Amino acid sequence: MLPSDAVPEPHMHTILKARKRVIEAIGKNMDLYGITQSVGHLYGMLFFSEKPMTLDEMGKEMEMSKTSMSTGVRNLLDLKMVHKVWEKGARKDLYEAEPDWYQTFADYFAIEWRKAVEANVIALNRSSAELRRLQEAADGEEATLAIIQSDLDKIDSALRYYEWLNRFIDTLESGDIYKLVPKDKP
Amino acid sequence: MLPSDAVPEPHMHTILKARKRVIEAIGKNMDLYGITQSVGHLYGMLFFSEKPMTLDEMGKEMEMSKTSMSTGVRNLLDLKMVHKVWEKGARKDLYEAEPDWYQTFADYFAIEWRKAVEANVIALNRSSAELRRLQEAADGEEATLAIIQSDLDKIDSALRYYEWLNRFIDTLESGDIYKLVPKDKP
DNA sequence: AAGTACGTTCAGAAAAAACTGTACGTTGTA
DNA sequence: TACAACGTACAGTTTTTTCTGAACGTACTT
Repeated sequence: MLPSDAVPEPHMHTILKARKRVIEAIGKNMDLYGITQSVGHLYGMLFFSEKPMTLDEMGKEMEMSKTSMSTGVRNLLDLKMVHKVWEKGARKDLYEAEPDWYQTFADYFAIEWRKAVEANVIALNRSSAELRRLQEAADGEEATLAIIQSDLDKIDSALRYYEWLNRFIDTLESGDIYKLVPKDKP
Repeated sequence: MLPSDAVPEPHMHTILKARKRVIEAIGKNMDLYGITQSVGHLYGMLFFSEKPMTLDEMGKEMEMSKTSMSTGVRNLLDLKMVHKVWEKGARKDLYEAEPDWYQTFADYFAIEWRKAVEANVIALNRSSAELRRLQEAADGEEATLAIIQSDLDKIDSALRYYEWLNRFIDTLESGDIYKLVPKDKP
């Protein structure tokens, strides 16, 4: 909180209640980003904090151990949902929430979805190669060739989809997505 | 498998190995859709199955209980990743994987992300209203008003983002997304 | 109408994940 | 150089989630 000493207690109470509602909603739905409710809650706290926070401050406010804050913040850092803030001569590390949610959304795809696509494409390509090799070896065996062809079709279709997904993520990263879906309501 | 009797054992072995690699890759990354590795594995199995499968068949192939298959299939049904197939006079329920991954992707957002947006918007609007009410009550209190304004700005910015996200999901549902990112590589 | 096969509910067991406190290495300070 | 404060690794505990088998209700078959 800012100069909260100057804010009458009942007013501060209302403000905190308003924040709490939003923070809890965020925490509850942050599993879409693959993070725990606690960590989502932590993000929400940082989002409303006026100043960057230290691990100790977070632990106090969340009523949780500093260890948990440390790992929680690392999760959020990995997703670029929080940033480390450099403050001259500060002993403790300071963190703040990324306020741009469009950016957070794009980063999530660039980080997590891209990773999954990579892994799946590798597997698909390997299996595709194996099946094409088997295709040669099974020359003339109708039943075998039919199954191979069916599997290859599925693999090809999956590869085309991932190729599309990669291009889609590109538009998130480049910002081209806003050409189709403008930030400002049309 | 199709008429797998007609396929020589070593060939079938290669085919199953090729499938297994892909199925495991899928299972491993399906947590992006908020489902377990097991359930992802189940989806992968259905994806490669030539014919729709029953719960018993799934349980046998996954070496897991029918109960788990039942709940797993329900998860996949909820996400529309699997469909129930109606076969005339069939005693058991039959399920098949949705083969169109573009559709699966769009459905996931239409179902899960839309739900999260709804919930968060409700919370944001409630808190916004409360804070605007407090704004009136705190007339003249500089420190209080400063905090309220800061929170309201954050809330407004979040609401604008969710409004955008809803429009984005619309383009997935309508297929307009393919105007920006064509399915066929340009 | 009785019997059988099916999918699901439910309670408990097993497995996985989150959380904590202690201990350690590092860095800045006296 | 010794000291103090910080962040994190690690092992153990608690909590949550997943998985299973038995029991139940339903619907088809005979």
